[in-house]
Amino acid sequence: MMSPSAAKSLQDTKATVSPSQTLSRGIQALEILAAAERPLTIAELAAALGVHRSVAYRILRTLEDHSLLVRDDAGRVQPGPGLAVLARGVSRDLQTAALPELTQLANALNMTAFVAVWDHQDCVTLVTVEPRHSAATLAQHPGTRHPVNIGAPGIAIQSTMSEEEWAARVPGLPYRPEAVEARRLGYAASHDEVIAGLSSLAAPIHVPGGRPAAIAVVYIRREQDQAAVGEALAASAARIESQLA
Amino acid sequence: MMSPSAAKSLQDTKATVSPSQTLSRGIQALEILAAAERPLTIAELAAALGVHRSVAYRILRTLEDHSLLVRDDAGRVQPGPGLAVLARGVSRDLQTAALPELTQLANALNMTAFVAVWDHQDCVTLVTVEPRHSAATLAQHPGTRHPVNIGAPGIAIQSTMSEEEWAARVPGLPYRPEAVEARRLGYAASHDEVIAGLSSLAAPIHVPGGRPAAIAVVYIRREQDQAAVGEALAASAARIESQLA
DNA sequence: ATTTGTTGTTCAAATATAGAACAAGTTCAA
DNA sequence: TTGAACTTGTTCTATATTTGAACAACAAAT
Repeated sequence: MMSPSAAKSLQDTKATVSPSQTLSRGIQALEILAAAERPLTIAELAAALGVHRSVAYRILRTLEDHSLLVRDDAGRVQPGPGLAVLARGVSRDLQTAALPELTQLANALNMTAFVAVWDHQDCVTLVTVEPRHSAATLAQHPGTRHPVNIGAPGIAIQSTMSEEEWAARVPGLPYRPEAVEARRLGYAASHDEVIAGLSSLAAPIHVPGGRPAAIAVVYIRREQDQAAVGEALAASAARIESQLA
Repeated sequence: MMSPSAAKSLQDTKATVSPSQTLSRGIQALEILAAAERPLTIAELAAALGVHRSVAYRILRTLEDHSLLVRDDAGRVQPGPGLAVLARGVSRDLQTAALPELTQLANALNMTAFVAVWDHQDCVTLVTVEPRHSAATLAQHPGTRHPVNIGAPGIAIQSTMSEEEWAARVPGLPYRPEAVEARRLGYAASHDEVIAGLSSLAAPIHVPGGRPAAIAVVYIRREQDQAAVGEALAASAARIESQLA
C-alpha cells in the first residue's frame, strides 16, 4: 500500500488527516464546488480532487442522489439545494433568536447587521439582514469565512476568551490587545480590516454549551457615535443570550 | 456479512441506492442532524443511522474535521458552520441577481419575499428578505422544503413545463390546472396551501442551462390587487433572467 | 475525417472499512 | 463508597467496498 514513513509524510502534508477516505473526498468535492465560480466538468473536478475519473463519477452520483449537487444541461456539476436544507440546521436556535434583533438593528441604524460564529481559525457569517435602502454591495453574505482575529466580530469572539485560552484553542493567531478593550466595553470595533473602507462593530454572544458567536453591523466608514451603536449591539446580544439559556 | 437476498431486500427498502456506502452514510448523518431539533449523542445518531457506534464515530470525526458538524460541551453533535459555507455556493448567480429584487419587493409591498428552486419532488427556499416591520413569524426560512406542487412558487415552477414534461420529470405528483392559468398570466397564486392563513404569489424564473426557480412573496390573506403584485413579480423575474443570461 | 475532449460502465485486485471487543470515563442510585 | 448503566474513544482482522485501468459511445472542435 504505502510505507509507514511515506504515509506519515503524506499526513504531514495534508492539512487534515482523513479517517474515512470516501467521505472525506466527497466533502472535498463539495468544498471545491462551493469555492468554484462556475460549474465544473466531472473531469475538472476529478483533477482537482486528484482522483481517477471513475472515482469522482461515483462520488458525484452519490452526492447528486442527495441533492447536494446538481448538474446543468451540459452535464457540469455545481452545488445543489440540499446544501441549503442542511445549512438550515446550523445553530438554528441562535439564528431564530437573532433574526428579530438583526432586523431591528439593520433598520434602526441603516446598516447591514449579521451574526457570525467562531469556527476553528475562522469566523463564519451565518445570517445577515440588509437595511431597507441598501446598495447591497456591503452585503456580508451568509457562508462568508475569514480569519477570526480580524474584524469586529472576530475581536468580539476573542474577547470571550482569556489570553491563555485563546492561545490553546486558536494556535497560530496572535492575541490582539483590542480584545481586552472589547471585554471592558462589551463590544468591539474595527476599521478597514476585512474589507477596505468598511467599519464594523460587534458584541459577543455567549452560547451555552457551544462556541461563542457575535452580532455585528458593518457600515461605510464615517465619524459617528460608536459607543451608542456598540451598546445597542451589546443589549441585543444580551437579549439573544437570555433566549438561548 | 449479509446474504445477497437480504442485501437486495434492504436495497428495495431504502429510498435511494447508495453507490458509495460511507459517503452516503455521512450525508445521511448530516440530514438526520439537520432535521433533529436538538443536539444528538453519538449513540443516538448511530441508532438513527442503523450502524455500529464505532462506524458512526469515525464518520462523525471526518465530518467534524470539515466543520460540517460541531460538538457541544457535553459531546453531542449538531450541524456545523461549514455547511453554511457550502450552501453559499448554491445557485450563487441566481442568489446575487435576485437579492436586490427581493429587498425592493419586500419593502415596496411590505411582504416577505423569497426565491425558491425546484429540487426533484420538492421546492426549496434559497434566500429570503423580510420587510422592515415584520412580525418575523411569516419567515420562510432558507432551507425550507415542501412538495413542489403546492404553493405559488411550486405552481410557478410547474408552469414552466408542459404537462408531459411534468409527468416525466416529477412522477407521482399530479399536474395542476392552475399551472396553465399561471403560464397565461405570468405569475401564480395560492391560498392556505403550504401554511394555513397565508397566501403567496410567485413568478417563474427560467434559469439558462439549469432547473427553473421562482421569485415569490408571502402575506397574510387579504383582499387586494393580486394582478399588480403578480406583474411586479414577473417584472422582477424578467430582470433576474436578463442578468443570468 | 480525425482528433480531442467528454461521460458512463464493467471488472479484478487491493485497499479501506465494518463491527466486535475492549478500556475508561460519566452520571445516576443505592 | 459501591455498583449499574450509561456514555466516548481505540485497536484489530476478515471482508466487503472501493479503486483505477480499460473500454464503449458520444460531442465538439480541427
